[in-house]
Amino acid sequence: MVLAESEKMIIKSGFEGFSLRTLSEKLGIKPASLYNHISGIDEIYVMLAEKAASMMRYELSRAVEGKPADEAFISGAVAYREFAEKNRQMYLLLISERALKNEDTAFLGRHGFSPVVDVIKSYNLQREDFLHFIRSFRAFMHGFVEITHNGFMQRGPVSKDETYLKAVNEFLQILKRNGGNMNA
Amino acid sequence: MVLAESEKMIIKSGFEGFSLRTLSEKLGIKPASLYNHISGIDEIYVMLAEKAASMMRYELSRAVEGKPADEAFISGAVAYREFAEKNRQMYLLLISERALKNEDTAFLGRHGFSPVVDVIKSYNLQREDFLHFIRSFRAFMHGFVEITHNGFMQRGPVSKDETYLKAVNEFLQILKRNGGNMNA
DNA sequence: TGACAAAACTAACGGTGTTAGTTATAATAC
DNA sequence: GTATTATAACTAACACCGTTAGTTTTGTCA
Repeated sequence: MVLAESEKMIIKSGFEGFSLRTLSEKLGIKPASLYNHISGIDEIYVMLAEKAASMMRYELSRAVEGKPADEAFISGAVAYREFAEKNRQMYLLLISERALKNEDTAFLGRHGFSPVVDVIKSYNLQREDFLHFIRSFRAFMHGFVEITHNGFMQRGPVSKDETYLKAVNEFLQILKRNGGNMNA
Repeated sequence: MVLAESEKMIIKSGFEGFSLRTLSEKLGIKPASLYNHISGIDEIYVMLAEKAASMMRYELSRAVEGKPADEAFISGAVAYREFAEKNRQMYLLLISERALKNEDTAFLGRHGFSPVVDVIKSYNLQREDFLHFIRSFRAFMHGFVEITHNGFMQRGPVSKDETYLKAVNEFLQILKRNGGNMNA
């Protein structure tokens, strides 16, 4: 109940108005009573971050499954951004330092992201090229989400979506160029 | 004095231990006395963010000036990442929501980033291609800095620096491919 | 020296997470 | 059905946070 209500509040109003005070009020108990269910506010953040990773993993899987590689790659990239924007608060938990003070942030991120990784693996890059590619691509996607969220890319005759799709396609070209798929 | 001491504290120990309490202690005055010099803690963050933008702009200018375009592009990209890592706290001010609640974050970011923008302009892309490129490239660089900072890219036989240089070079190829420079 | 502005002070408010110690409630065992 | 025990609520307090109002000290300039 504590976790469900926390998620509800955070999704609805963000982290601004969320505190153990406001949470306990919503639950009809006193703040101190929360400590019968949780070890502290950080536990809430960590558990929600884990849920966020699962959600993202699910969305990316759905976007990718049953599609040929190129299509899956693009679809996965689009789904990543869509997840981040439609679930801004959950995505924040996944990347901000709120939940990740003592946790293995890389692990959570990797878990949620893995469906796209699998698609990229199917291109059979050399191990080193694969690492370079996955790092760069993930950096781009995350950076794009963050930068667009802060009012960047508002002006100008081209939309963010166009930019995103175009860039994803460039990454795809690099992937295909370096891949060993077509020689097999 | 207030601003200088704030910067010193934040650079030394991050935002964790920084507060009007600790700041006033360092200055040998009471917290309330700070309000004779500043309107609140947000003003400190905003002013430091402005300084961060100037610093970044200076570093990028220095990295770029007097170099041929290709070299300047790579040098600028490297300088961006170096600035972000060597001045983590200042970079955070520039992109986090700490200083940017009511400010035009895009403006500050653009100001610091503009030397690299100028280099990219010199390739004479079409206006739309230019927008696509600058957005994607900035997203990549920012994302890379953020992702590497959280323990990503630790494992594996290739270093982050290799990955970064390789990706920057790929962007450069795209830039040259789309550019009208060589036809002039 | 008197006037005035600048910068310090005290005291308080409402907010945050958290802890210790205590009481009520619910479930289990005899 | 009563005694035991774990669960989950409570009150009270602590240490921190930014901020405000009102007051006093400090310094400067005429």
